[in-house]
Amino acid sequence: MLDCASARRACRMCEGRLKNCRSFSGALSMIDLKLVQKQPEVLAKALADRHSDLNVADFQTLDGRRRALLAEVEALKSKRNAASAQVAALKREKKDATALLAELSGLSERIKELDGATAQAKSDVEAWLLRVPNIPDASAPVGRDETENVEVSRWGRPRVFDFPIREHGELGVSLGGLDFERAARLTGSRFVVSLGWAARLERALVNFFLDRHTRHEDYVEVSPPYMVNRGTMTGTGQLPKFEEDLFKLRDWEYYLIPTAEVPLTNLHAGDVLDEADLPRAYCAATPCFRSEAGSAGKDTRGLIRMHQFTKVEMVRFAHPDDSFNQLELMCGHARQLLELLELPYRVITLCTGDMGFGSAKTYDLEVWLPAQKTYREISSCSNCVDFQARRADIRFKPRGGKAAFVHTLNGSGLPTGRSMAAILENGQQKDGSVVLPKALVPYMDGVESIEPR
RNA sequence: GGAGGGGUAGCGAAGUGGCCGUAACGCGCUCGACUCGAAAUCGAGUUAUCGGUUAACACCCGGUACGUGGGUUCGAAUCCCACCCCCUCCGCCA
Repeated sequence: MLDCASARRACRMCEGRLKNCRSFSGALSMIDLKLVQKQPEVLAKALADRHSDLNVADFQTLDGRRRALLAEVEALKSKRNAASAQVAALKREKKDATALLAELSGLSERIKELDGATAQAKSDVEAWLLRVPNIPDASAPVGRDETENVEVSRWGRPRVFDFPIREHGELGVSLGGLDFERAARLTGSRFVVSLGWAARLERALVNFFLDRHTRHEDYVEVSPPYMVNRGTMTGTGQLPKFEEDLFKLRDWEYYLIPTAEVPLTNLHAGDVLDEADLPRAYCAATPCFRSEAGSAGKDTRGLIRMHQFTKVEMVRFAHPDDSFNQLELMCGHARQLLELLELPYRVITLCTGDMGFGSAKTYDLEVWLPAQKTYREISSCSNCVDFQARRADIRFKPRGGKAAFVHTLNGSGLPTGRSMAAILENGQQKDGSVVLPKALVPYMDGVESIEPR
């Protein structure tokens, strides 16, 4: 079912270098090179809107140098090719070619030098381009940070409690399901051990989410590798810029996935899909590993910010003309899960300053956490348009037309930890028990509530 | 870990130093013929990318690409070295 271009796939395995085989063959495919060259103001605006510190003038310097070197070396190569053809002609006619050969003697050496300089110049341009974030879609609100995100809608009404409410971590511990202390002993901070009902609830959530995606929607369930190579991480945009956010194996160029988006989107790296195959949808439940560099002191209690958590992820490959429809569709899939779990939430559109690196437009779903008296992110649904498709070389071929980049989308649907947090806090009762959402009861062998010990 | 085979256009596949990369041949796709229409058949066409040029991803000129990197050579898909991936067999471990 997943027919892949093995040749291109193999190329991507030459890890660890920006100068990989695709770039060496001439393709500079991150942000659209032509766009940057011909409409630098578009990129400049995008960078400004994102508050990026990259400067388009730096690109122009690097690219100018690359082009100048290229022109020089190509002229020499042209000369060499013409002369070589003459040599061939002379030899065929059994004539003497030594004079010509002598003339060419130094040429290849000079070309080799220039080739080296050109390759360096190209990889400089590439390194710059690889750090350029995606250009926000026009419908993404311009803004500085999370305070300028735009609320789209709300669903459900936060419950009014007539007793002192507890936060989910404390509830989970006191009900005997969560053990942060043992996890800290086993590993360290930002890990948790789930026991009994909590472990069961996590499995129930995974199964419930996957069942919805595969039985009611069009997602194909996948069980991907949890560690991937450098090329794969680069394809979805985690590398080269966000290395510090990732866990990396010590003796291998392998990284633990921070989200199943990485293996799922790269499932089609190097492929040319049939236009009729679009849209294509995959989902997977995987652990996600994040170093949470730079978030010291944030969300130190509870399940909100872990080094390891389980998440069901949705990924869609879409036709460029259809991708924003697909974003609405996929976002709807995530919303429906929250509605079935009877959890109040709101939808916000992220502003340009708060969007992820690869996204052109992102909706966040924020679930109501009564103990924090606030909405907290539980799902993020993004349309990356052709950004990842360029980096990972994922194309489709229209009937009779030229291959073009697909659009990729990804969305959480949903993480188990934050879901459990919301279920515990929203479902808590005065007697210390927690009433589970009806939709989960069949997945919990009929258990309707978690009772205090 | 050992031995062998393989990686060439959207797919399959031929091609062992220049006349073979707009890459034989087949499939697919596009257009046309035939047909009331379709199938079948027949005919024609169909690589990507970079630079220059340009209003232009139109033409034209040039460069590059046969898994990746390097070497030999005036010239490499072809010869040499290293590495990656796939397949088969053996060993080892489940």
